[in-house]
Amino acid sequence: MKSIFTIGETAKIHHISKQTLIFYDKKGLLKPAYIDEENGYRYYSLEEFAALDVILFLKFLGLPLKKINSYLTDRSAEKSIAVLKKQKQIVERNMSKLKAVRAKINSSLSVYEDYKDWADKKGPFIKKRKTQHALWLAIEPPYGDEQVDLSLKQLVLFVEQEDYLADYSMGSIIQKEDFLSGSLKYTKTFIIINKAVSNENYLKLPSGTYATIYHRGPYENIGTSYAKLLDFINARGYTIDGDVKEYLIFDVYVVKDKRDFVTEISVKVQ
Amino acid sequence: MKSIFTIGETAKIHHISKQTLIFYDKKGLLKPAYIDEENGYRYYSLEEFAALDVILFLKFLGLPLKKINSYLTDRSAEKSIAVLKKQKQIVERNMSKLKAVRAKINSSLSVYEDYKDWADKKGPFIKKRKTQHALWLAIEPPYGDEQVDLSLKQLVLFVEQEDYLADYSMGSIIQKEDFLSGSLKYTKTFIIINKAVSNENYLKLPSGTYATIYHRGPYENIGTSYAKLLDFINARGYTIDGDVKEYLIFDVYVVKDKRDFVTEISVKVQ
DNA sequence: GACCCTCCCCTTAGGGGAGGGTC
DNA sequence: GACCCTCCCCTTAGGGGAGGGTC
Repeated sequence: MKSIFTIGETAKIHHISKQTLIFYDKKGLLKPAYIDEENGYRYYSLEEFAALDVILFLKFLGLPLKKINSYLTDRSAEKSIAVLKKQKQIVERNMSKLKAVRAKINSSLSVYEDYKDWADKKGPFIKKRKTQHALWLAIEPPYGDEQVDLSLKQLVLFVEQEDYLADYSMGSIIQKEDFLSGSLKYTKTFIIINKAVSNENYLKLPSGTYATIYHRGPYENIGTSYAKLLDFINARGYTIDGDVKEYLIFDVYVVKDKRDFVTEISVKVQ
Repeated sequence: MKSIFTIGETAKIHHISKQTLIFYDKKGLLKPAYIDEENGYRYYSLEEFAALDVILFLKFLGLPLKKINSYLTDRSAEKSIAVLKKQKQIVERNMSKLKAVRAKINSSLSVYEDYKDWADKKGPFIKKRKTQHALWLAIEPPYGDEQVDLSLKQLVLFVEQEDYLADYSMGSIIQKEDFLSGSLKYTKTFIIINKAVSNENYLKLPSGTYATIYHRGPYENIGTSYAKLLDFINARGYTIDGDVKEYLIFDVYVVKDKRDFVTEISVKVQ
């Protein structure tokens, strides 16, 4: 290894591009050891290599170039420690954010994976459910789509604010009596949250056996799936234990074509 | 909650700025439900809220707007799952990078913290050291600063390439005989690495008792610190066990003024 | 032939106004 | 008075050339 290097050599050794070095030169972050006055060629020596090491290390830590520059021009042991400690905090914060992102991805994926396990079921079937926590909101008459959307939006806003959003699992509720009488009256919406909370709108979805059907296609036809589910429950001699929940699995968030919508209808039975 | 919203209301509800909504409008990412033809005012409805939720969720996952746009215009269950899985990978990769950054920050900080514990020591003292792993490189005559810098640079490049850089702890070595005769001949450089490796230049720094002195100030005067260390060893009747290592604690990377340099000189004794 | 130079335009995701009209 | 509009300029850290000279 010699002790004077062209811009190309310097770039290669440090695994950066020539443009980067030109850019650092312009910004005053790293000037070459000397510039050939004839042709403007930049030449670097070991002294610049040391500075470049510092720059690349701090860049690796996530420091913006301006801060690197101010550190370089006025560095001290105290500053160095301060920079490291501050970047450590930033790293920790980014780590927590990434963990939250990962958690959301995983819970969204698990909703889809769960659906896949049952995707071949054309008709109603029995499904075991674990306990889930939810918040509910009453729907105003006339209990139409507009009202359902509005209250779902309010639920999402509320749980995002309170930071206990689980996985964007949500849906609407038809009361047992309405279900039995064949009426599709949505009186409540709900959203799954990640823990039990002390809120008057808290709703515990108990573990147990659920009669379930996946409705595939537009909402307009959902009545037929409700009818099939009721027939299934009656034929098997089950007793209904609670209101009927309708979960959005593949909704407007996920698929574009209404024919690809998937809605899960589920009610606890004994 | 009503069902038609101005840009300001929409922004507030979703914790974003008005500019962001104007920007999304321009980019075709999210058009308002309608625009007042008279004055150009933008109005949003629940449908746009749903789309905005998707946008903000995907943005939270780290997706660039272009990909969000292409997802929105052509979404499906498969695409949704594919996006989630891909973002999961990216998240995992970012997590590992952050872990590496954190590890480097911590080991750099620990070097400084360790120095702080002994910073009040003006003269030589005894220090216990744990086992450390290093790579060494021979220095060519005339064993000057230039040669030392060159070989340190080569060590850094090599260990960065092999990805077993520990904490940028490095320095140079004076052989026992030269130390005893008062000669400051640096025949090797070394760099601490994070594990033992099978390389002919691997050097194990054994745990044990080390006679140590911190030299503060420019390198030019380092001879006096070596002399003090030798006097200390002789006065206490220790036997020297191995070569002398000189560690850069606060060097040109950390402090600007040569008078603030700190170098640790350490040799194993019995 | 490989290397270096100086322009110059382009990218992401908006932020911050100025200047003027509107609920 | 608070809100909305359309420009228009600015930011980070370079990437990708074009056009021309150099080791």
